Amino acid sequence: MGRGTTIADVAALAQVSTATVSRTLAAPDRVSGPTRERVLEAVRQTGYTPNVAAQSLRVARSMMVLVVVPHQVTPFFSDLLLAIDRALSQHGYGMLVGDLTDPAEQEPRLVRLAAAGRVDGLILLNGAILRDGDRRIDNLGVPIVGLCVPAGSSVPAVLADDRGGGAAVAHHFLALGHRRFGYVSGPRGNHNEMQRYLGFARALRSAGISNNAIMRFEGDFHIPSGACAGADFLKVFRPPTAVFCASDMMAMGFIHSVQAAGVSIPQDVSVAGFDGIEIAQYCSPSLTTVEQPREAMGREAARAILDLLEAGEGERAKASNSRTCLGVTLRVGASSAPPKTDGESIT
Amino acid sequence: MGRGTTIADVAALAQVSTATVSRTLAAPDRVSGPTRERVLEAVRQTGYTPNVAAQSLRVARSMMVLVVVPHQVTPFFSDLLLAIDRALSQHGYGMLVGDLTDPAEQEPRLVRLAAAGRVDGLILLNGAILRDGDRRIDNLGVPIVGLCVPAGSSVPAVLADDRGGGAAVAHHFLALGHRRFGYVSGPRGNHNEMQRYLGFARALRSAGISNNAIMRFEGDFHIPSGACAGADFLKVFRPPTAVFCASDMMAMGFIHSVQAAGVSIPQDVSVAGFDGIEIAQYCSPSLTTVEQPREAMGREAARAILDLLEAGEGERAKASNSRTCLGVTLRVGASSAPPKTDGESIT
DNA sequence: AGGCACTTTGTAATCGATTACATCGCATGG
DNA sequence: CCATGCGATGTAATCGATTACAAAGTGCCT
Repeated sequence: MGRGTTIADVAALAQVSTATVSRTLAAPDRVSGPTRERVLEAVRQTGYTPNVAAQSLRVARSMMVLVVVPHQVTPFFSDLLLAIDRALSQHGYGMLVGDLTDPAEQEPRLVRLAAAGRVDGLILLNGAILRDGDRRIDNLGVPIVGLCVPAGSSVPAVLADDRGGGAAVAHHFLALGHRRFGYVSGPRGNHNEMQRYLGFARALRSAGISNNAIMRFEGDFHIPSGACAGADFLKVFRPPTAVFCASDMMAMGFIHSVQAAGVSIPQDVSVAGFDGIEIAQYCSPSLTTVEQPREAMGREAARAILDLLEAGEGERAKASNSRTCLGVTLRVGASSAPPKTDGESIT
Repeated sequence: MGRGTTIADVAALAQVSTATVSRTLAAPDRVSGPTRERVLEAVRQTGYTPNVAAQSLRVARSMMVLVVVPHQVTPFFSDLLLAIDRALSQHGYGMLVGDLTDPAEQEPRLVRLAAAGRVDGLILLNGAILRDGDRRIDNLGVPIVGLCVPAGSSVPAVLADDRGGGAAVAHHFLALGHRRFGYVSGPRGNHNEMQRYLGFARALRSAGISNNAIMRFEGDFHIPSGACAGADFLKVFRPPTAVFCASDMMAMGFIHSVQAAGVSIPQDVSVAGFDGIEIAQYCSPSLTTVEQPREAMGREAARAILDLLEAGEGERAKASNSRTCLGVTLRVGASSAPPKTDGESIT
């Protein structure tokens, strides 16, 4: 039972029409007290659950949101996903997760999902898709919200205060007495990484440190790239005493590879990351990092897409350029400390 | 366009009936060549995509699989999820992800999803749900596959060779010369953790080491519990020289907390984990661990559920007790080494 | 030439809900 | 006492596809 019982079964049992059953469930105050009781009792007895396909077909809504994730899902993203799922499910929506990174797959799948009416809205955790296919996605006809991706022409976004986080790291390093800095970047063109760098670099400049002096290492947010950056770091002559990595994962990779070469953290180099994933607290040494409010970010993104879904077409336009920016917090760990002596380099 | 065009539009454009359009798409060889061309051209021009809700309603299939994940998603699980998604989407199925750990939410949501015909099948990554609600879930009427979850009465399962992995760790430790062992457990009653322990303990017994001598620390697979185990470890008088943690996350927590107390890994203690998550390679020291074939496991679970879905009711019963067991590989890192001297304890 | 089998296409019922519109009864006011 | 209006309920159209069945066309065999 449960599966297979239709609204007609309930109607028969309660001796009313299907219309009344439907109304009882959708707008209980539009049916009289006694009838309502009878119907609800019948629902209970049969274990009736409305068939979603039929509902969707009729009202042209799938009660489903697609979350597009990057190919590689870091702990940071899984936290976001869980938060989104919780928020969506509270409002009766389901979360469909898709890795649409493969460009060849991208469009067909998006179309199959969105155009086929399988999802009512999109949450993008993946800027790459927007950049490349902005207009295609926009024309899909379903509302979109970017989470951690910049608002495109018409895509509302939920962002963390990347710039502020970068600045916080800079101030922390400066307060410790550092004067020579390194930066391990995110993937080229990534919005978050640029903002983090910007915040970091500006704060340093305000303190009289030329941005040209910031030694840059290329990364892509993932661990191996952090390790590569570490390897590069080992090769430079007068290395920085403090390195800001644009993600925790890279910071971990970086630390791992320089430690393997005998460099000690934070005595020889201070390192800071970005994200605040749980695991970063448990590295050795525990990571100084900027914590992004992942739960709140997920919740906000869900709220944003739900607002768009509930809103009529008219109001939708108005909301489209909104940006929600959430604050971040510097969490000082054991990976940062004052520089050893005045600027004596390791190697 | 795309959204909003129905099969009737296509039919009109191609000057055929809707039946022919449907057939062209579902069984191209059942329509003549010229007609097929006309229809396909019309499909292309209109950008038609079949409405999934209508399809589902008619054929009583949602082309959607629900994956039930634990409340806390570790990197190990995200890897599985991505693998499952890839495999499912290749067959036109979508993946719905749900954290159904909250027992109060569990049943209502499961019913809303499964009984409402929103999903055709379940993949469980979460044994807790089975244990507690075995019969309820079974009665939902949708096929279920356990991944990393023991086959219940009638649930086919895909498992990794936990026992073999445990044994591999034991042999590795023994080969290094260790004689005093510790074990950091998973959550009470967890199937994987028991198997891992069993493999570990049996292999040690074969080598003449009493299982009573294995010092046990309680954990729950997650990082903080590993750190607690580490704290407990520090308190014991003659501590083990080699510790097997039932998950990589716990191993990281363990290492972190003993290192903080000045214990060095692997000089003072060797540590091994289980899972083979990427990040474990980048700890300091890199973790010796048992790698589970996550991609293959996800793929197999997807295959299993798809088989069940394609199979008629009749064949379904036959397949129901199947277990697929995938091999694991020991990956030796820098966290294990021969014991310092013969059994001199630290502290 | 007529009948049979087969291929190709169309007609219309169907899935299970929602909802506009119709209907009925009853109370209220003129 | 009848008209009016409102609340409660029922009737039936509708969403967009699939598919059983019917019909029409073609070729082949006797």
